[in-house]
Amino acid sequence: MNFHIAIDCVILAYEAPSQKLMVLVIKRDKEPFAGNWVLPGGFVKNTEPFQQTALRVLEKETGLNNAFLQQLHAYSLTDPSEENRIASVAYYSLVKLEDTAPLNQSQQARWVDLKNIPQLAFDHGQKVEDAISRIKKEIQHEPLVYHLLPEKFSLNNVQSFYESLFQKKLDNRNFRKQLKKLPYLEPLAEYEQDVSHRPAQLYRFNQEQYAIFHSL
Amino acid sequence: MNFHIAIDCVILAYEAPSQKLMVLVIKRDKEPFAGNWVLPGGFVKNTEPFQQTALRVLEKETGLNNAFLQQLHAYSLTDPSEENRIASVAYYSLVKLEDTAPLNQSQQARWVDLKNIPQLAFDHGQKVEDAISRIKKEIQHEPLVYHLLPEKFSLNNVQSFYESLFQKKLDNRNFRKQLKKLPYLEPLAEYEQDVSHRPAQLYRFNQEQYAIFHSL
DNA sequence: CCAAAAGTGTTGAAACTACACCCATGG
DNA sequence: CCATGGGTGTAGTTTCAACACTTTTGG
Repeated sequence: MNFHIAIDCVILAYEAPSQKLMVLVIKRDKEPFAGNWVLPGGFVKNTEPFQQTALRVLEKETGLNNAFLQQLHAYSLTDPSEENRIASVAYYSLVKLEDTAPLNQSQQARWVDLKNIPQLAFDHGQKVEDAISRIKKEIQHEPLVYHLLPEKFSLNNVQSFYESLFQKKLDNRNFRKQLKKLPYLEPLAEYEQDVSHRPAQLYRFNQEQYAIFHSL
Repeated sequence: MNFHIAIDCVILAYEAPSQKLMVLVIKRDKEPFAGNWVLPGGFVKNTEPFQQTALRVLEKETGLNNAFLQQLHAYSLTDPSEENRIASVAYYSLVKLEDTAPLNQSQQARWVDLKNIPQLAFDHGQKVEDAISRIKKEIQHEPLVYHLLPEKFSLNNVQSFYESLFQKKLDNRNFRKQLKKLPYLEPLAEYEQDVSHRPAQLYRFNQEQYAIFHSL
């Protein structure tokens, strides 16, 4: 049995001011499902590894070539009636909104709020769900947040992100205490600007410190 | 680009008396790599879902049709020079040794100790490593041990398993205290037999209690 | 001086670590 | 009675949860 293998990407970003977690969708221009919203994707070409196909898709849609990207799952279904069946390997990517190129208008690409996703064609709705539930697990052990937050962020940005993801309120004092214990959160001598209240101190994720901390 | 998709299975079992974690390997009878040790596997047929191919492989090798089975990862490589390229989706399975059928001798199937695996062809060595590292992660949150232990087991069986997996000694009193807190470990009025020392009390994993506990 | 979000400490409860001896069985 | 592994409790330390007020800034 011969397959074509499509790579679908669940590309996620977080908009700190509005506290919205968003996924990138595009309007499909081919049949089947022309005119429907789908995840960005593409077919595996020649002998390229899956990850490379995913990187191509990611770069095409966001301009990024170094974002966090992980395999999610291989899906066999798609339409089992077709002669040359299409399997699909999904990836998920976490990107900083500030680093992305403007969206491709001809494709009608859009960031949509996770709480308000349009109907997606194929099994793409399932893939988004799977990606979120994977991230909820992984984030317990891996510092995934920092891929989504801007380079410089406040401790409350981190908290707000967790609150959006898990849809529950966290205790501000206890949350900060935990973050302050992390040796890889580097406090900067910089503060939020243009806010009409006390400006928050900014922090940065320190990759080197994390590597040391993590290897213990 | 057309692919054949092979499913490879990392089938793991634990032999409680010898405290060995083992993986099932078979001697390959086709070229390339005829005569080498490989993981059991097979090609995806017609329109069957990947999981079903994996179930077929698992049943063929062990006689089991209801063991724990999860997708591990999709691997693109294999030999990129081939015209019709072979991709592979690996699964891992955890089985109770007592439930498995005798091994297929014509295939020269063998349980080999993880600490002493022969050279495996293709990227199968990598797949075994990936499976183990996945299990080490998952077992922190999921009750995977109970798929590997016999139906009735002692608390020290559980401890020994963790010690083999993580290759480090654990404190017996503290470990037992933790297990005793789990509402889904059901103590039985039964004891080890034919041992020349104080026989250990046996326990059983209670699926219903776990479902309740887990949903909280 | 008002509004709005940032920032800060303490206390009681629970969980975790370290650690040494007696028990039940078979031979 | 010996050897072997099964089984138990306590004390000190650390982590976690709950909780309310003051600070800084812009308007």
